[in-house]
Amino acid sequence: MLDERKLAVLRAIVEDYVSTNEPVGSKALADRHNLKVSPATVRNDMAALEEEGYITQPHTSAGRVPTDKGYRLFVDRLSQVKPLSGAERRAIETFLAGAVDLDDVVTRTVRLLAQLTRQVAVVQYPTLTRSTVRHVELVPLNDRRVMLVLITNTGRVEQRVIELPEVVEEARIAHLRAVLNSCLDGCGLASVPDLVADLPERLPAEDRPVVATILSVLLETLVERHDEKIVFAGAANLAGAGFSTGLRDVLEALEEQVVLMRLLGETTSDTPSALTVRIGSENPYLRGTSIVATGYGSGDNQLARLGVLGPTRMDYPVTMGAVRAVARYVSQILAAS
Amino acid sequence: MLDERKLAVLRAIVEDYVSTNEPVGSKALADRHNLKVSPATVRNDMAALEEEGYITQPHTSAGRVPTDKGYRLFVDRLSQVKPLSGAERRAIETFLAGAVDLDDVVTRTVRLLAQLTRQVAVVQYPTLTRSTVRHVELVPLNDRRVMLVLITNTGRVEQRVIELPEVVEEARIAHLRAVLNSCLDGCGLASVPDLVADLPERLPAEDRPVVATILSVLLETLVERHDEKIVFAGAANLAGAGFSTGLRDVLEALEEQVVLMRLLGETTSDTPSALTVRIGSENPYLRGTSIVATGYGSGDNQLARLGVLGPTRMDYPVTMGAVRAVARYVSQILAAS
DNA sequence: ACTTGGCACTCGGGAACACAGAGTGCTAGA
DNA sequence: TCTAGCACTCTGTGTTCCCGAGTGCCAAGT
Repeated sequence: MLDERKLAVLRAIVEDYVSTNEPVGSKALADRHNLKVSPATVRNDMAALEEEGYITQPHTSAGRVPTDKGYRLFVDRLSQVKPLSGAERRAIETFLAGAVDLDDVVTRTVRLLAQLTRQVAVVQYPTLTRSTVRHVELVPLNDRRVMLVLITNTGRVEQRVIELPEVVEEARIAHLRAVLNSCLDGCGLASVPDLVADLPERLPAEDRPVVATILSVLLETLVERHDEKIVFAGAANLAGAGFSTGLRDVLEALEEQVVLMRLLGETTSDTPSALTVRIGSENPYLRGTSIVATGYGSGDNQLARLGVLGPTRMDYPVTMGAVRAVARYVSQILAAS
Repeated sequence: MLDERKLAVLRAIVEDYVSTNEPVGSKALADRHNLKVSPATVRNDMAALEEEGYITQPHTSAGRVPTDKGYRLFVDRLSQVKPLSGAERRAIETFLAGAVDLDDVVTRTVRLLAQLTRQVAVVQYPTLTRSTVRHVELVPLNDRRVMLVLITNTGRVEQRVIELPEVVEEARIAHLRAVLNSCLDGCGLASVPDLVADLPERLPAEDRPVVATILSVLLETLVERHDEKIVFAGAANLAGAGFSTGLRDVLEALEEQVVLMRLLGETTSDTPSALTVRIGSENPYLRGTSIVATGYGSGDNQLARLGVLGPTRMDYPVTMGAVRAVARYVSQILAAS
């Protein structure tokens, strides 16, 4: 059914269409790529490919355009990820190495990826779930308020202002801080709720209301930030690349954390570090949009996901190469810090 | 020169054009607004207004469209800020009141403003310059690294990981923290460099390399974050509202902190809390774009600026009302916390 | 059994054209 | 100073026409 040559034709169609943005006809195909056959033969193959649903024609008597199914086959079997050039790799490395903190790493990563792929880049902040507590800090602001600062081993810092139910002098705060730290230091965030469950009971009765308040805020912080922030960059690239219709939808999705999360997420969870490519209608919510994403994080400790979003008609090999490379470098940077 | 009625005509032109997005002709004008004169008279006035450069016609024999100068006159003399409805005010209040920390306040503010105005909202993070140090924290991560956390009275938290030049045990860190705090607590950020200038000399010689490292990072943090982060929301609104050309430029500007800063900033510094309206070509970098901005912050302690960006053809009274209202509420929230 | 050349057919898109309608400027009269 | 009327000038739209790219199919060739 799917001849070797038919596959070659499909590949050629995808490549040509991606680079020219115009439906590609049999003649141009036979010319440009040196398939050593005549246009008529190509036409026959195209008819077969269309029959199978891999390509389609916008209107009778125009060239062919790949369908989502066609792109899928192309990505799965007809292309291979294109590695970056040495210069690009060095540029990535030095650019990411300059980051001063986690925020900076994420910001630089997303911009880098946007620039590299000339598409919209999306990066999810490292999730807290697998992090561990490195330090808990209680900073007295005045006698009724303290600031809770939670520092994790991934360099993430969460802070919250807490209104206390009663006046508490600094010494008690300091004591509570020591208790909390001895209790939580080095523990996984997931285990925090269990660890602090019986804490009030182990303290003098007069401390309990204060501790309860603090703990409730602490737990709240953990849950609320559970599904993490996502940032994007390169929205300007949407304007250029053939997105005229539906641009509004895409922009809306980008600003809607929840939607973005679903687009990026839903990994085939067995191999989170593999490249995920979601093409056109395979995506929830957004049509005409493809997403190339992957997990990042050190080794088997996957922290979060990053990727790019662009028109279905994108250069998959290059995009996949860029996403994979950036994910590797940022994983490396994070592992080192 | 500028008759009372001519001004009324200009006002009517602006209002009609804003609401219909079509060049407005003499007949429609005389009909819709009850200027009690004939179209012919209106035409004469229009000719005069065009002569003065307040309006222009896209091509011969089309209606008139306000020029930047026309909008300027409209904003300065012909319109008054339209206050929000009670329902809107209540919605703002409850929405902003739900914020849990500074980040959250800023995020909510920018979204709120975008939704309210149906344009792109831009909010600058409260600047550090006028803040004071509330607390400095040094958290040992391991024996060669500490995390520096700087907490300001505006609720902002800055953190940095510091690589120490030598192994330092926790007690020394704790001591340094105490020294730093006694030195800086409550001081304005601007005065920090002076205050710590002679600190190394006042400490035992063996501490000096470590202190120097920490201080250099501290100072670096202050300068680097000096001109602050800016966030935006509502980019999707650009797609809808007549921005077809130049959309790419606008999106690029939005992602370029520096440009955005210049667009938002450059206050007539004597009255930072006043509404600033920058129309079309009055803006640097961006044509066809207007910006309505204002400072926010409690009382005379202006913290930063916020505003919206939209097509020159925008509903200035409503937009100005929304910006002013949001600035007031967010100032209030920040003052309370 | 494929491949190839030839041929008739189909459409989309651009050029040419006419036309209605909205809007203007101008002039003469109230 | 305002108003009414009139001739003029555009743009935008609808129509028609035609070119050309591209197709599908058929018959001949290998």
